[in-house]
Amino acid sequence: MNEDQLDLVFGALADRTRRAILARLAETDANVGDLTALFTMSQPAVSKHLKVLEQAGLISRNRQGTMRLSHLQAEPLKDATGWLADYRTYWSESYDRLDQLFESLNETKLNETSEE
Amino acid sequence: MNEDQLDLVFGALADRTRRAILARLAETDANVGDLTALFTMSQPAVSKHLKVLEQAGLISRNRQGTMRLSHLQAEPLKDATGWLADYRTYWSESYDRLDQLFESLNETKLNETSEE
DNA sequence: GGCATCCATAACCCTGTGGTTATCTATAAC
DNA sequence: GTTATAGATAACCACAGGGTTATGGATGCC
Repeated sequence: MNEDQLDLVFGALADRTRRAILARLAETDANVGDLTALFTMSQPAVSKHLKVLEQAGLISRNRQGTMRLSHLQAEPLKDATGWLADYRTYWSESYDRLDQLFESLNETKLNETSEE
Repeated sequence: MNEDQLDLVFGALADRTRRAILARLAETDANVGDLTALFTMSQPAVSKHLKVLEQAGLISRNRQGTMRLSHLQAEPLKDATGWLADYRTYWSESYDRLDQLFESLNETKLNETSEE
């Protein structure tokens, strides 16, 4: 992942509305009306956020009749995590066990995947 | 970590100059002059970036004589990683082995820590 | 075709951001 | 106290970002 992509992804994540949209799309795909109903802002505002997310590669969109469904594309989040993980050795100052976070993450993941 | 903090941290990371500053500080602490020398921009511009990083909790600063040393504070990166990790199940579409990334990360980490 | 619905786009406003130059403050050295 | 150096602050500029309202375009239905 290059610097331009990191700019776009971190920039997209730097807004709580867009993070909330991603959280919603983690449940199911949604159209613009669904997403607008989650917030107190106008539909064009939500459309703008969706454009930012799309340009960051965090969602894809396809027409479904008169609607456009947004679908979560989480791969850039993986890449961003990879970038952040380069600094994990510097978290160590406050952790005896560096693996603590990743271990707990993997445990949670196993639980989740076993539900699928 | 609350939404305000995530705004600040992801916002701070959304600029390649600031990411480069963090990468530099991962090596050693540095003063403003050191950091300014890395870029083609002016010293006040770098000072602004440092203020953004400081407000995000990503660096701390303390006087050392006439200089002010910046020091990497990586804990917010850990929290941001934790947030991103909530989406790791959605990376699975393109990976047979979900653990792949985290395993490779942990292996690298072990190598690094063994060098300390 | 005509109409309704879903959404995008345009135009605008205000504020924030990333940069500049100029200047001020703080510390150290003499 | 004077001077030099490190860095912060102020004032400014251009433009991006997040919001609005108004309007236009695409699709489905009658």
